[in-house]
This record gives sequence, C-alpha cells and structure tokens, in this order.
Amino acid sequence: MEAALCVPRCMPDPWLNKLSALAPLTAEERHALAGAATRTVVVRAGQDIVAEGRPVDACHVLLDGFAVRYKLLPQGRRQIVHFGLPGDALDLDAMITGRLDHAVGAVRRCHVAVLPHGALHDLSGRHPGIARAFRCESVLDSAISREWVVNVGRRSSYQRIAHLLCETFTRLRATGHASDEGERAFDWPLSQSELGDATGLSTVHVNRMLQQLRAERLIGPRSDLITILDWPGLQRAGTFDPGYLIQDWRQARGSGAAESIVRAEAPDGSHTRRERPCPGRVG
Amino acid sequence: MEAALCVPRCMPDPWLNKLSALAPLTAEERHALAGAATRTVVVRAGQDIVAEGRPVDACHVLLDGFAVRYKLLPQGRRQIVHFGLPGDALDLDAMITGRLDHAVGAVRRCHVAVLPHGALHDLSGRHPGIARAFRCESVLDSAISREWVVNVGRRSSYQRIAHLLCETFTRLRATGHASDEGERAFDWPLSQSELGDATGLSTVHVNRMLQQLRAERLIGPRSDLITILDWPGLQRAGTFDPGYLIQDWRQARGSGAAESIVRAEAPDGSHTRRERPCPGRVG
DNA sequence: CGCGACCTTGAAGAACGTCAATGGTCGTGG
DNA sequence: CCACGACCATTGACGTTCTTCAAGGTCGCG
Repeated sequence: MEAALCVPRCMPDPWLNKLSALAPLTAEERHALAGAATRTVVVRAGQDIVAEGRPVDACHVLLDGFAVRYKLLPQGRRQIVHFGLPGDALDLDAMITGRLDHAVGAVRRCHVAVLPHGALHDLSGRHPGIARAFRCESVLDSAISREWVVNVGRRSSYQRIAHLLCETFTRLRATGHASDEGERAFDWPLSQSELGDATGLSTVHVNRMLQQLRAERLIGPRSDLITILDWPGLQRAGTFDPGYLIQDWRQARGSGAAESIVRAEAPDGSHTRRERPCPGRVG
Repeated sequence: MEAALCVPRCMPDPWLNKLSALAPLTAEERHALAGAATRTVVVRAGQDIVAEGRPVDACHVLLDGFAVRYKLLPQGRRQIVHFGLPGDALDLDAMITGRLDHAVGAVRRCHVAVLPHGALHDLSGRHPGIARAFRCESVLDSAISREWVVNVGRRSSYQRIAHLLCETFTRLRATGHASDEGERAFDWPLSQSELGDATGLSTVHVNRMLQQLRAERLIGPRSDLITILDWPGLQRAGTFDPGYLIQDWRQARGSGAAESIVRAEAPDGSHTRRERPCPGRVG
C-alpha cells in the first residue's frame, strides 16, 4: 500500500492492450490477467532483466522502458535478437521451457511486471481467449525474428539500419509510444554500439550510415530521439514492408487482403533457380 | 483406395513423434491428430508448398524431403529463414494468422500431409496436450530463428556454414534422419547457391568455405551428402552449442541443468558496455 | 550433340571491420 | 570551482572479408 506511487503503472495494462489487439479478450479475462501480476520491479539501465540459462518461474512484461534480447558469443561479441518495447512480454517462451536460451537486458531504466508461470498456466487452461492471445504474441515475435534474419542476411548496412528504424517506429506507433501527428518521432535509448549489435555491424560503420541517413534528410540529427523527416523515403531506404507486422488477423483472414503494401512478386508460385539473378547484398 | 501406395506414409507419424518428444501426448491425442490429416501431397523439387501471402486454411507437415521457408527481396535476392525437416510442421503459425509472411519451398521432392485448420483448432481446444504440443513446436522454431539471427549477424562465413551444418545434423539426428553410429552423415539436397541464401553469402564464397572445411577434413568431399569426419572439430569451427535445441524441457525444468555444453559466461548478470571489447565478426 | 544446372577458379573491386586518435558530455569527487 | 574518468560520437587511415564479374569444367538429360 505504501509503494503504490513508486512506478507509473502497477498493472500490466500496456500488455493487455497489446494482447487485446491481437486476439479478443473478455473483460473477465483482462481482469484475471491483471490479477496475475504479483509485483513490479524497476531495472536499472545496463542490468539484466533475465539472465541467460537461469531457470525462470515467471513472465516479465515490460511496462515502460526499452529492453533487448541478446546472445553472447566468444570473445565478448554480442548479437541482439529482439527489441522489447512497452507492452511486450519479454520471455513468454520460458513459460514452456522454464529457462531462456538468451538474456534479456534493460537498455534504459525499465519497469517490469512479474507474472508467475503457475498463475498464467492456470489462466491459460481456463480461458481459451488467453491461451490464444499468448500464441498470438508468440507468432508475432516469430514473424519479427524471421525478418531480422532477412535484415542481417541480405540487406546492406544502410538498408539494415533504415529497416530497423522503420520496424521500431511501426511497433511503437501501434501501442501509442511514438508521436505520429505532424512529426514522427520516438525516444531512442540505444548507443551506436548497441545498434551495431542489433544489425551485425561495427560501431564505426553504424556511425557512418547514420550520418548518411541524416545527410539525406531521412531522419533528424539527434541521437537520443529518432525524428523521421521523410517516412516514405526511410521506408524505401530500408525496403521496409510492414506486412509481417500486421496484427489484424481476424480481419485479414476473412477478407481478400489489401493490407500489404508492396507484395508484387512472382504470382506463379515457383522459385526455380535459373530465374533468380544472383544472391548477395546490394548497397 | 487406389492411391494408398503412392507415398511411403499417409499418416503424419514423423510429426507425432516429434511432438511427443516435446510434450507428452496420450494415445488418444496421437490418434486424433493422425485422423486430422485429410490427404498427402507430393511436391516436386523447386516448387512452392505454400506461397507467400496467400490465405492458408490447412497446416502442412513434412513427412519426407527437405523444405525451406524463405522471403524474396527486390532484385531477385532471397533469404532462407528456416529449414523444414521431416517431422516438422511447415506453417504452424498460419493456424493463427490465416496466411504466411513468407513462402515455403521444396528443395527436393517432398511428401506433405495436409491437416485443415478447423480440425486442428477443434483438437487443440479439446485436448490440452495437443495445444501444449503446438506451442512447444512454436517455441522451438523461435529458438532456432533467434540462433539464425546470431549466425548471419555475428559469425564469419566459415563459422556460419559450419554452424548451420551442425544444427542441421543435430536436428536430423534427433528424429533418426541422420546416421550416427560410426560415420555421421546426412543427405544434403541444397545447392551452394541455396546454402548461400540460408547464410547470407554469395555462391562463390560458399564454395570456397566448403572447400576449406573439406581441406581441414571436417566434412567429406561429396556435395549431395554431408559426412562429418570430425564432429568436435566442426562444432568448434562453427562455435556450435546445442543448448538452444534441447527439447527435454520437462527434465530441464526440474533439475539444475547439466545439458548445455559451453555456458560459462559472466555469472554476475550484467552486460554493462565497458566490459565488452568490440563488436564485429572474427574470421 | 546441345543445353541447362551446378561446381570451380581467378582477378578486381566494393563493403565493411579494425586501429587509433580526437573531442564532447556528464557525473563524481576534490 | 575545477579535475578527472567513463561513455559516447566522430573521423581518418588501412586492411580484410566478401561480392561481383567472367570464364571454364562436369554431369545429366532431351
């Protein structure tokens, strides 16, 4: 009762809103999920929210802040594999596995709701809507993960950074964490070194590509706030197609689909080898 | 009745075996799942099993063959984001979304069981074990996907190829599709161009790295069959740690965990920046 | 025999990493 | 108040990795 003021929200409302957008939740289900949160913790910037490999017995939901899922490699190298944004469950998979194959770190001060697995399993068994919502969030994470493979695998450094900015802006906007009227902008707590860890690039090269994006007036000059000066231009620069982030599956399933933007590839349903020119990145 | 002989198996047994290894399935659940398969189709090498973006109303389970999930980029470039091996559900996510954000192609002739979403949703709602098994397979796919991000993001070309071979062998061995006594070997239907699409490399460079792996006597000389001559050596070459593929979650959850191999990173639970040397790949 | 798909090789160049140094900002302690 | 150190952004020079381009070789198949 005395600690009710120390954090902006003690209920996992951002998460409930995200889940509701993915799958319909009844008022009862929302209330039950909110009641599963036993506590809220504040994690300092640079600290781990979940350590790699350690057993986990609760889900962590990001209420506020910026988190990354990352894996460490020999010789101190690191690859960030996912951005955790407000409203995201950071370790939903651990409900199944009981541990994570990667770590979750706080890029800046994070407010995290803790929801024990036991309670979530109970709810998931009793409420089909909740079980479905969990699977929806999992599916969305998978789609993002696949796109990250494409990003680091087949895009130039310039495209990679532009694409990641487009993706992050789109995700933040969906939950109301990016301003969208007039000037598009969002807080950016990542250092250039961390952005390199997310894109598979060196710090120096990240710096040069950011300068190029700024020189072309696609983004603003500040490093702690991404201002998108030319949204269509930035999407072009990153060859960004938000189709994989679309969450209106209920609508998309029934209708004939008009939600994707570019989607104009070979309509014949074949990928025989002789038709493709050659692999490799294009600068 | 007349087509019963045309395919080796008409029941999705390899999939049931995989699911059973992930989560306990009762005999009744196995039987119910097997009954959900309405037909088996044979897809020729080079053809798509599921086209990108098209509505899907059934799950496709690979009984035999080798499939890839891939995304196309402008100018004919391609990134393969997943290998579909016998026993894998190729498009489980589409149960939720009703469509795929990527295509699924047959690398060589594939036998595919078709299980309509309606029936799977029914079973998933009636049998908690089935619902859990679906989520388990999803979680495993996610873990693999994250490791692919690491692979293309932070490993050298040589390491990437070695790692992918290690992963594929480990997955095939788990389902009995790779020989393990005496000589370790498995069928390899991918061309060097396709291997480049999976690792984010050019065909030419894939060729040179494969030659290096062969010259170092880590793998055999044949291009249609990977023979692992030095399994510890190949794991070292790819910095391969199978921890993310471990499927014994029921055991792993309770015990203190001794299943991982390397797992000897910073035990302090912090990743403050000044401690890491520098990002980037190492050859 | 000719064609297409694939593997292989060489040479040249672009993209990106590494090394090293500079300056800026901020918080801390004297 | 200033000095100091940590972290970060930035810049230049240089080296490596990887791509691109081009050509030749093998094999299976019509």
